[in-house]
Amino acid sequence: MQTGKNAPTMADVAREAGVALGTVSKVVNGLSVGEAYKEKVEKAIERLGYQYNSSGRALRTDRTNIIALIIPNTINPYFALLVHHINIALEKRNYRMLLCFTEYDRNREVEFIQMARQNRVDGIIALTYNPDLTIPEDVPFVTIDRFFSVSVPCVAADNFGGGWLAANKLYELGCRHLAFMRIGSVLTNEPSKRKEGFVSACVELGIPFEVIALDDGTPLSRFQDFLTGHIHGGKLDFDGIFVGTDTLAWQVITMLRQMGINVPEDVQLIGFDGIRMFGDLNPVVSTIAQPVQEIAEACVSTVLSKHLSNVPSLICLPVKYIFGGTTKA
Amino acid sequence: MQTGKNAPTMADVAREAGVALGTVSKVVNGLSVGEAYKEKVEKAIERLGYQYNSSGRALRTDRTNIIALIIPNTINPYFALLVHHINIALEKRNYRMLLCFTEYDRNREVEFIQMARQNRVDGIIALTYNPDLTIPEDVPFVTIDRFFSVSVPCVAADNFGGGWLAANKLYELGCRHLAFMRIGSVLTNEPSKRKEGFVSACVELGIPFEVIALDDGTPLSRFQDFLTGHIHGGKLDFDGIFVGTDTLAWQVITMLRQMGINVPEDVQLIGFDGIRMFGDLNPVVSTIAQPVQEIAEACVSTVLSKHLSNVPSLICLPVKYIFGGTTKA
DNA sequence: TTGTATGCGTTATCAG
DNA sequence: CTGATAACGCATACAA
Repeated sequence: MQTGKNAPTMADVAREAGVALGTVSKVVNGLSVGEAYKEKVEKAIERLGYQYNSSGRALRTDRTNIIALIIPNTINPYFALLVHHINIALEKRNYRMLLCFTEYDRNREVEFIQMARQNRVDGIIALTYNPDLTIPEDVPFVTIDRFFSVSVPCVAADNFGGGWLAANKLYELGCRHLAFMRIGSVLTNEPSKRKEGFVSACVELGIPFEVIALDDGTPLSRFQDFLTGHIHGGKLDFDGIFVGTDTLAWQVITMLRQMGINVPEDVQLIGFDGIRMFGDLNPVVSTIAQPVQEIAEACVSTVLSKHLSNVPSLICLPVKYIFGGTTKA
Repeated sequence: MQTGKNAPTMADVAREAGVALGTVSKVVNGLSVGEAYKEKVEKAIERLGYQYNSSGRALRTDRTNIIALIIPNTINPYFALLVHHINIALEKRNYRMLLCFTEYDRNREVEFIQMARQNRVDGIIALTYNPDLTIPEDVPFVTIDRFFSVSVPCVAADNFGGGWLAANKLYELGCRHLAFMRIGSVLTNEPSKRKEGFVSACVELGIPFEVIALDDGTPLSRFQDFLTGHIHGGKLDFDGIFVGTDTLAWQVITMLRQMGINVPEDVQLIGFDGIRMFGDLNPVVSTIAQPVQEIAEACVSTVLSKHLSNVPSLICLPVKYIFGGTTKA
């Protein structure tokens, strides 16, 4: 029962069982073998505690059954959820996950792609921000939330629809003057469309709205300034806010509380993502929830699909509104 | 620039550079080679876009530079944080992480260990609950929060000290009648000592205390019953609660609110773990924080240490109290 | 059906 | 210091 330095090999098993090496291989891989042989081999495997060596197998077959997932981190609850569901989808198909955290670092994004190729992973799923990222063409590659080209499938929630839904929901709940707040990468990606959907809906509805979109790294106090700048006569100008992410929504709520403005009485608020407290308790805020499980499934089934060529280049999945206490019921 | 089906090999590079295969290997591995040769090889590598094949290397060297991390999930923010820091510690040492989520499933725990061995990982770090888990002896193995035997190093926070600190802190903040609440696996592991530390401190301090410890799977309503059962004259019997985890602490607070009991005015509350909102914002509750980064470092440096034999069998790291709004300042 | 032999890409040994 | 060659563990084409 050794695996470390000198683990038993198929040759050892063959010797122990008194059969040929090829026969052992067949048994291990479930190919048809005479019943008596099969039994002998299985006994020998059991006795020696044989485990196949995946390096040897990979070298021979050019397949590793490993998919690399490149993502900023697992600290952000939305990413944590995504990692979770992608892992489930992979496990179901007997694939392993090689996890790479970029921490939003452009160099790491590049290095991890290189590393994944060195490890001959069978595919890469990536959520990245590097504007100059080059997608290798020789390994199945699927992106999340960011469209590169028609030859690189991108999976994303319906961000435009989500922004539109948020505005309409707020309107439906009685709001007549809205605001959109977000902070994020300067990069134009799928989540950028949240704002477009929101604006489009406001125009459609014919209601006034404000927009503040800060670049990553801007101090949050700018939001504070924005809010205080929109107080007249002790009252906030708007009665509904759509915030780019649940995380930011939470921070905005904290600001509002400190300013003595009540949520949802004075102003209703909708976030985006669908984060839950501790991953599985109640929603943190009222929100437009991403279909994380479907996104994960789409990523995995796409990256593993044999013929990447006839796969859609943009897979856009529906979002839905979820009540989380920051809107009127 | 191919990696997929027929990526360039060292042989290709050698041919392209007009040198021998062995020379290429030396250049790739940074061994000393004549300057002219080195240059020729590097040029050829550049031209062909050569990436070494880690399966070939692993087969030859018996090292993969991969560590398997076995953990329930990444949804729980504490686990997410742990995964995060372990990954950082591994990356610093040029190791990759093969992440295995068990979802608290005993069979998965066993299967993942087997899988890790098939992949010939250089070590395993595991946070498990299976009472019958067999630790393989041929691969460096480090456990978190659970002691198996002196030959299997275990890394954990000072759980006993944490329980003791919680009780003392509550006392210091004016509490004179405490309670301890927890829910968790029936398994006796390091976190079990939180209660022991707490009880020991209460006895030392000479103050009355209650304890409710539920097995995993028990409905949370039992806590509700416990709390209502301890209300007399509209007032809770105790003025300080120590809860086994921050997650549960949050749920207890929700119950208390619904019962019209104010935190921290009527009852102060301390959790355990040190979870922050969205991973990096404010603490969720006042808490005994685990030194996650130190735990991660200890796991990695231990699992990678050449001579596992002379490593301590239990590495116990200090915790600290952090204010999070559920105690008096 | 079972057995044998070859090569996957790499590193390490050893002779030049 | 360089170059040829064997071996790592496995799957498979081919021969028996």
